[in-house]
Amino acid sequence: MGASTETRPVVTRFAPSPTGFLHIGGARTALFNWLYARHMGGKFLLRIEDTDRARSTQPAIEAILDGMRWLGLDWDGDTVFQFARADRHAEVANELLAKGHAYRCYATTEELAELREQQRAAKQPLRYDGRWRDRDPSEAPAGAPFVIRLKAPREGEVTIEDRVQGAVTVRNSELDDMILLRSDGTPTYMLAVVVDDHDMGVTHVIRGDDHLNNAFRQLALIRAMEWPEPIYAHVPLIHGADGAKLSKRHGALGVDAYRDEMGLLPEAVNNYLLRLGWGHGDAEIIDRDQAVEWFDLGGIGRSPARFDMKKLENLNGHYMREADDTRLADLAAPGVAKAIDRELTADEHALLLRSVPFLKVRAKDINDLADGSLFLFRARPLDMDEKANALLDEPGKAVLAQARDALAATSDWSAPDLEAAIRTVAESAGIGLGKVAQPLRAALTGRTTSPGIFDVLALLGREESLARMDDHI
RNA sequence: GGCCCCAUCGUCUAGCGGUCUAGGACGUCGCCCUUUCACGGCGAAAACACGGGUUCGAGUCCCGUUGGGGUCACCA
Repeated sequence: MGASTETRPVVTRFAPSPTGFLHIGGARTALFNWLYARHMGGKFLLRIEDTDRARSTQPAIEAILDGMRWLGLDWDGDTVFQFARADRHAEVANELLAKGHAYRCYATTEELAELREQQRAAKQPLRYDGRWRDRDPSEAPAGAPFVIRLKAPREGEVTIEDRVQGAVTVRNSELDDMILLRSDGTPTYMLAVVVDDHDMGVTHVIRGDDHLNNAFRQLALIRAMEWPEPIYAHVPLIHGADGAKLSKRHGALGVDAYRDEMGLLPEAVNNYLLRLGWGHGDAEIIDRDQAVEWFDLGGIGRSPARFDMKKLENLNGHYMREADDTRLADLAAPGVAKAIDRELTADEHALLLRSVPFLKVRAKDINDLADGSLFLFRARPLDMDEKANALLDEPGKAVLAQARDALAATSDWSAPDLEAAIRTVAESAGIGLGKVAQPLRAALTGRTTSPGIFDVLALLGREESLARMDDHI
């Protein structure tokens, strides 16, 4: 079993159920599967577990695929839709029935609820008692609905050599006979995953450790079918900053929110997710190629990790600085357009692009970048924020006037010339450069923080710069 | 509650019996650089949950306690 699986080409899969967006935990599971497949030169498959017809939606499917593409987690082959394979699932259930590894159970939902209630009251473990396990089919109520249950072993124990959790053993007496086929003939998740993983040739099942308990039941099914056993790797779940299970409050948002609302870069999200629960020595900044080269299951930690937005932001800032200017300008443009309530002209877009080198070093995300560029596109007279206004008091205006004249006299409106002119103003007035630069910055941008003042001047151009200064003199 | 898993700075982690007076990163706090904000540089505070073992020697192995987490559906 283990040996033969070990030597087969690696096939991993990501199998989300389309009942909502691709959340951050799912994204990490997908990333680990992708990374392991690429590292091993194997295949990474995608299967949509849409057997729950009531909760599965098309928008959710779109959101998941969209999120995967954004993160660059390309999958091999066609996307498999589980619901379309219902007939095959039923076929396996019936095969199990024929072989005596499964049986029909006629217990009603109410009957089962009552059983659970009794067990709860008696402080007994909650599980199906196997009341139809050994009954003769002739005792079945004619025409009554039934489910098909797996006839799981009741004696002994099962040990899974999990690549993350290590050896985990559970007694078979702890497990009950799970339902394979519902009374309406549709397959349950337990049956569907096992059949699909087998048919798709999945060799490594890497998933959240909320599935660890399921692995034992699934193994019973695999053994009943005498199929090769996959290698399991159950990854600890991601927790919120407060240590509780990640919920909507913490950041279990769709990855689209990380992109659209937080303005993060996919390479930063990938790097962060990789380091969350996985490490390679002291390495922190790990790009895609490096990750593929280094990734291993053994490096995954066994304890749940807390989600830390601050670290993600820091990482994003790093990737912002490294990112291509054209790409950043394109990403920031929509946000700028929204803020100024109109589309950017071609010239303005070019201006935005020219400003990116100065803006990106001080932006931790795309929102910061867009926000920082706004002064370039706002109409005169500029709205001034409080601190900027305070800089333009009488003394400030006097300095601004001197600066204006010195600037107006420059022959070449370039950063070096502009700097020389302003430094001369400061020196002749016997004041520090900051005393000149700050009022100037206020007049030019309406704020107290911005890229270097000479770069701002150069970006704005002679006419616009002088006009903005004149607005305050 | 039964079963399963986990436990190093606030957070993510390095550590796979001796090189640990426990390393890195984020965050925090100083200082430097400096026209602002960032970036960058330097430095500081900050952890092996507790108790027993095993061993010449334990953060590293074993047991227990405590504390977290997961799971117990005709959901996935």
